[in-house]
Amino acid sequence: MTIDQLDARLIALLTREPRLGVLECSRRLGVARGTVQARLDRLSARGVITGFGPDVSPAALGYDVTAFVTLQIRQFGGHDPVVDQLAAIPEVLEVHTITGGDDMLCRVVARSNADLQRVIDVIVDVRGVVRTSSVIALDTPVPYRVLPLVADVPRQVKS
Amino acid sequence: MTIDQLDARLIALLTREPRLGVLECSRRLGVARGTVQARLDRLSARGVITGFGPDVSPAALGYDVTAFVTLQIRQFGGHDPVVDQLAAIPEVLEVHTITGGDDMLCRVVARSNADLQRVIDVIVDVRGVVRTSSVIALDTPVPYRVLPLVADVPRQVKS
DNA sequence: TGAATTACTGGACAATATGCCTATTCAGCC
DNA sequence: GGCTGAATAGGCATATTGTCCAGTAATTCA
Repeated sequence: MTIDQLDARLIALLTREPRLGVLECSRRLGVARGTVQARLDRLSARGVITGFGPDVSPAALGYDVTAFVTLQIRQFGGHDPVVDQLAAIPEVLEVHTITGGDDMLCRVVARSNADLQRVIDVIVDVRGVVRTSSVIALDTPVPYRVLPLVADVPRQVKS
Repeated sequence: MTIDQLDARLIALLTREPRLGVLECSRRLGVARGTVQARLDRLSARGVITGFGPDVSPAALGYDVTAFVTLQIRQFGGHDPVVDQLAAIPEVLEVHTITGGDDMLCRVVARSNADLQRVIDVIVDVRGVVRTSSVIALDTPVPYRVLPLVADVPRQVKS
């Protein structure tokens, strides 16, 4: 899976100004409209672009506290039942299974530190969870981004 | 900051089918077009919706390995210079400063385990970084999502 | 209670974008 | 040389956008 410079420029453009239409993109990039259309279709079909969902800020909704919670789970019973229960908690935004001493890593949000305690209590109550450990994200100097990765394409191209 | 049911339904709709236009949204939601337009403007203005960027999958680009790297940094010198250097690494997708024994948590991606070693080496070379510790995300049973949080709005509404 | 403010509706308009099509050119490749 | 995939430039009917407006609830406030 590799993308070329035009793909990269298209993604970068749409990242900067996401509500642009196909026609406007083609003008900005200096290519034909059909090309942009074809590129977008191809990128979506290949799974490079998975969607154009609205990016919602939990903070703007009052969820000011972000934390990472690692879990140890009971050895028997497997991961799945635990995952299902975690997935049912709205404040759990993301769950990974991980290497190392712990078994899972969750990103959670809460309305305050006190609220975080409540959320953690809910997680601890999940059947199969043996132990949890949390760190609070005080600040996020680099918010999630993929652009540099995309912009890095030149390296993958022969030219 | 609170949103009402219509906002929540609108966000949910756009999350499911992101390329819908304003007109189509208004039809689906059974409200006037102007209402949808006004709601979207308001949600954007309030920062609840921060954008409609294309969601790019690092995995589809060949970055199959995701890891979380925690850093301890030198006490003097501050966080900023370290953050700047980390931000310059494309494979570093996210950086948080955190509570606990470590100082920062980074999400990084790489093309393989061997490539991850390379990326970690780059991070270790960052001036100010004293020590790192990594865990690899083996699987992501719950990918990042905000929808449940948004759908939870009923709780915030008097009705 | 009455007045003011705000949000939603339903409609209009010109300007623009979309989806879909075709013919042609250009590049790399067996 | 002949093939294929990709890009271009253009055309066309339809749908959508941005931007107005007037009328109508619903809320807030004095």
